[in-house]
Amino acid sequence: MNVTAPTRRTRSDGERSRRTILDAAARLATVEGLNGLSIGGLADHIGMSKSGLYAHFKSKEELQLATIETAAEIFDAEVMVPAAAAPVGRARVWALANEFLAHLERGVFPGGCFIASVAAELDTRPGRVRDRIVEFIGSWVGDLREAVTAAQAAGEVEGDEDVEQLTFEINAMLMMANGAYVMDPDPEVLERARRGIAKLIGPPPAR
Amino acid sequence: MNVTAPTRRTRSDGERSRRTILDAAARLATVEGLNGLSIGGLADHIGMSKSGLYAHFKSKEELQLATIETAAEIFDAEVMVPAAAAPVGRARVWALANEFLAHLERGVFPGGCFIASVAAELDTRPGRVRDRIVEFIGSWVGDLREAVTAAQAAGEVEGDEDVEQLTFEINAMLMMANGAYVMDPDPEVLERARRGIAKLIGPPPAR
DNA sequence: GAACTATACGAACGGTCGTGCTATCTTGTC
DNA sequence: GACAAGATAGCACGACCGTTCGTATAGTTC
Repeated sequence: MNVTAPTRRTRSDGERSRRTILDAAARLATVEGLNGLSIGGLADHIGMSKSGLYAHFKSKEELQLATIETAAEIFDAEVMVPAAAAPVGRARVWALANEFLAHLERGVFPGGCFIASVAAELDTRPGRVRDRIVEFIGSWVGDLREAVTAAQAAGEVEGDEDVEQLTFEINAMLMMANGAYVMDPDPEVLERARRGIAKLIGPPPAR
Repeated sequence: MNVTAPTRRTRSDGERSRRTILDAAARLATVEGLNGLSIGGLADHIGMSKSGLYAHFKSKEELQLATIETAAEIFDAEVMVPAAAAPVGRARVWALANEFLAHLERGVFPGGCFIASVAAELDTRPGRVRDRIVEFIGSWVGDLREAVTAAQAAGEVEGDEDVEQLTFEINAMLMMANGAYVMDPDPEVLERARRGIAKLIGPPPAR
């Protein structure tokens, strides 16, 4: 018996459609929310039939989970990858903060930070979607904390300050900037966040 | 012509129902969101018929606006009024922060801070509802800024620090605490916010 | 008690939601 | 070029949405 039938799993156009769908979904979700995002509305938005779109997913929950995954990839490419170019230490922490603020200003997601938009909506509804979001947030905070720890170990940040506390405070500045910037897209609030972070870990290293 | 006709405007039981509806709506909205909150669901929740409930409002938008108004009253009674008991100065700033954190811990709204819950959802959809929310936020930030200004004028807070910046940072701590506490109701995050604020304006005055 | 009216209800409306089923078109493999 | 399978569209479904309507109940004023 042949163990693996020479099955053709996907077709290139299907893969392309799936990407188009999820790319739009990730961006739309920051405006409509993950629940508010409707299959029909999303289909209209990308010029596709509702059933044709739906055929790519087993259920709406699957679509939501896939959307989160896509948003995570976008966030990774737009924020984490560029920030990884900075040398470990205080520069890396600043790179994370600045890349985050820059992706807000660039309007990568029309409703601001994807995590923040979706977290506020799902924080109280248990389920797989919420679990994935919590994990996503944990990963972001974890990366930020790791950068802070390294900066402290390198002696570039006050050594007696609790890392967890410092991470909390830096993240607070970034999240506050996100909320305020979505409400009123004034670059001044991004600058406020930078000033706040400078008070916490010192000014960004000159490059 | 008689200027004021002796019209009977409302009945006491109607007013009571309206209050019951809006009280439940304000609390439910922090979980379901203002859009996610459905007339039928709200009616079920308080054991009333959908049409009976709806008769109190001209449209869903009216219900949403009235809900915001009620939430503002609750917030005022639970946070602003108690905080107003503290003497003007740094003590007042700390009272605002602590009363805010305490109302989170008390679970006044099941989904955390009403402003934060609803703002994240409506920040991108223009309309009367959004306008009212923005106004609500402005009022909160204004009160906080006023308290900071007074504290600075009294010489109880560093005088060379920009008030707007300081308000931004304090508010960031409180909002971050809200988001984190809703995700994971661990009082530790409230303490983190307090520590963060202490770094900004100094420790709370002993009482 | 009569007249009036605020309040509440049940039923129904047009619309949209998520979700299946089925047919047609398109693509990749032989 | 045939053939199988993936991709898309059309259609229909039950449930729920906000909203309206007619009507029964009950509080207020005379």
